[in-house]
Amino acid sequence: MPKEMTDLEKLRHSCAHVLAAAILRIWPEAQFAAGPPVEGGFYYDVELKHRLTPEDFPEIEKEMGAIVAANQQFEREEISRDRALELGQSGRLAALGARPVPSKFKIDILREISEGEVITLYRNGDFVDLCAGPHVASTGDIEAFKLTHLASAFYRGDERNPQLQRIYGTAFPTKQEMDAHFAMLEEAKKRDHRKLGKDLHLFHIDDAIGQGLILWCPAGAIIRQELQNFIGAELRQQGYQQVFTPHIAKLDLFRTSGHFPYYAESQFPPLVARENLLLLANENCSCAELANRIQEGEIDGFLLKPMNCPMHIRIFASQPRSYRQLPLRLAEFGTVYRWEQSGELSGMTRVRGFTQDDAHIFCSEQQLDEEIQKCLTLVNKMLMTFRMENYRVRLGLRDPASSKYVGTPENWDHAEEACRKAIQVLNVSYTEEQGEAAFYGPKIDFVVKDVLGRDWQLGTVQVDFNLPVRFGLSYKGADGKSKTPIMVHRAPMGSLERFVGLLIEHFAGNFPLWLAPEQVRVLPVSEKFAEFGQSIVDSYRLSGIRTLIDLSSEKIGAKIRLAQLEKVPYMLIVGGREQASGKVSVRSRKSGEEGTIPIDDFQRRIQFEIESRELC
RNA sequence: GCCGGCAUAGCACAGUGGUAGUGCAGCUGAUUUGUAAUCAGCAGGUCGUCGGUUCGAACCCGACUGCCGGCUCCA
Repeated sequence: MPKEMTDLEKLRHSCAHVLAAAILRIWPEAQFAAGPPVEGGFYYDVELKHRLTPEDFPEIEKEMGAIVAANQQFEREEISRDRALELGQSGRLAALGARPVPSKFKIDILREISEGEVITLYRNGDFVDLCAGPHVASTGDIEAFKLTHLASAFYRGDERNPQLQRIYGTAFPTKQEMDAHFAMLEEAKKRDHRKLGKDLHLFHIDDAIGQGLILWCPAGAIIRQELQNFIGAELRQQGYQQVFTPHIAKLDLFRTSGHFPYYAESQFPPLVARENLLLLANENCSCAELANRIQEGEIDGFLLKPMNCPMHIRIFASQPRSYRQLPLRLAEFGTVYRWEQSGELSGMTRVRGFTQDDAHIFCSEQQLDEEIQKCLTLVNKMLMTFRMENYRVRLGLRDPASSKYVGTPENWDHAEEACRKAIQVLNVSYTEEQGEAAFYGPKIDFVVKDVLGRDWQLGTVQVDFNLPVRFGLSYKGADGKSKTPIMVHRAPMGSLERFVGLLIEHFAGNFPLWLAPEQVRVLPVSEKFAEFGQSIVDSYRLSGIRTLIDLSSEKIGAKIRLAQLEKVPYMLIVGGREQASGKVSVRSRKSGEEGTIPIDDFQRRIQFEIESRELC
């Protein structure tokens, strides 16, 4: 179906055709699948015996350059389905001419085009492709292009299908724009949280610990602690109650919740008691048999928790509940463990153990709308505090075709409607996406982009009519009857690991004062003023300002440079003049020299800046 | 998990078959400094791991581990 394309997308999509034509000049047997524009460029999926490597790029680019130089017109032609099929059979689609082997992927794509839709070919030079278009007028319009990287992709994104080679490239109307694009990418790489996390010693991932398991170094731990304090204070104001729960629980708990049966493969393997293992070993029980017996519940064990909700549910169930106690809001920075596929792990943004700023709200049906609303407002406020404005809101609905969900269709309808209503009240634009729900209910996700343009889900609010039923939760209503509560699962930041990862990139490591691991560094111009400098450090530390002093024998310029590179928000230069006047010479990370200020005045100023969580 | 690439000192990198190098960081000494790099010296590596080819391997081959880019997945 012809979609609306921007001019840039048209250009890039056209460049994908040029790429395909160039590849065919070198490898005429190449079979092409799809070649769309994407954010930042385009790709084309190709099946080819030759294993492409970046070393092939210059040769391919040379052919592409020849096609661009030839200034071939893009010609559109409407054809019948039969005619298209005929061309496909003779290998003529996505090809420079007839070939002995049919254009199999193109024929398959042709089958997917519904009756009544117009089928079009696009032709440039000898190259003919089945394509909805649109395209630029001619190949000569592509002034600047470059192949960027290789990847692999399953045909139609299904791992049962053949794996194709995906060649990525980009194109621009002018060379200058392309240069700017690559310069921007270089800048983005400098903000990458994996690089900054290492440079600034925020976190560490250690082979001896395990993939996807984060060690928070002291500097990173400060940032995390400040975030927890921030969220914690908000929650106290809003009537949440703090709880703590263990990292593991009996398998049966997660059988009841549905986590273990439905998502066994995305959890760390269960822990089985030693005596049970010995018993089974004596029976010569195979691993497969063991797994089976665990699955069937014949052997009990423990599971690292993949979610906190069952724990909070058991706290709810630990005493008789009355409607007077609702809404009951239980909050915890709860650490959960999930067995993510190794190829998916990435820095702090995709990990196997992470801590959610989690809470579960147990409420009545009448309270539901308001509770969702409050959660959304909280997420919103949190994002605004960091001025993370570049987010989108996604309403994740169930996929009617899938069986991975628990609960009745009526409950699902009810929950989905409640979410939709709440977002509409919030008055933000959102998209509804089928198949994005949690297994127990629909969710409203706040999705932000990282520096490289990849989407990450942060905050989430989820409505759940199902787990309370599975756990048989109840409370006594005002009418004396027993009722089932509704649950709201919510995490404004999502996971602290992912959130901090994105925060590092958002601020490029230049954290606002309240988050900065080191807030102030005192730089004596010589060791004669070490004692004076230390007295400032002592005084600032007493008021909780994170302050260090640089007592190295470097010259002041070198000390400044180091502090600047370490992204310390404020440098206080002290020498004879300051000592005599009881002042400090302030230099800020952001704007350089700020002049001299009495020691106590500056202290008050930064205390205010910290308390108000001012952004830099 | 799948496809491809990569792996040399804490970090950034050089080293295409003949006993491993540069810069920064580190340590020691000298210097005591006024707003983004003071000088000198020292130390630091089983070249990711294991196996193979070779008289000889950082370098060639294989397996494994980890990382990077994608794909699939993401309760």
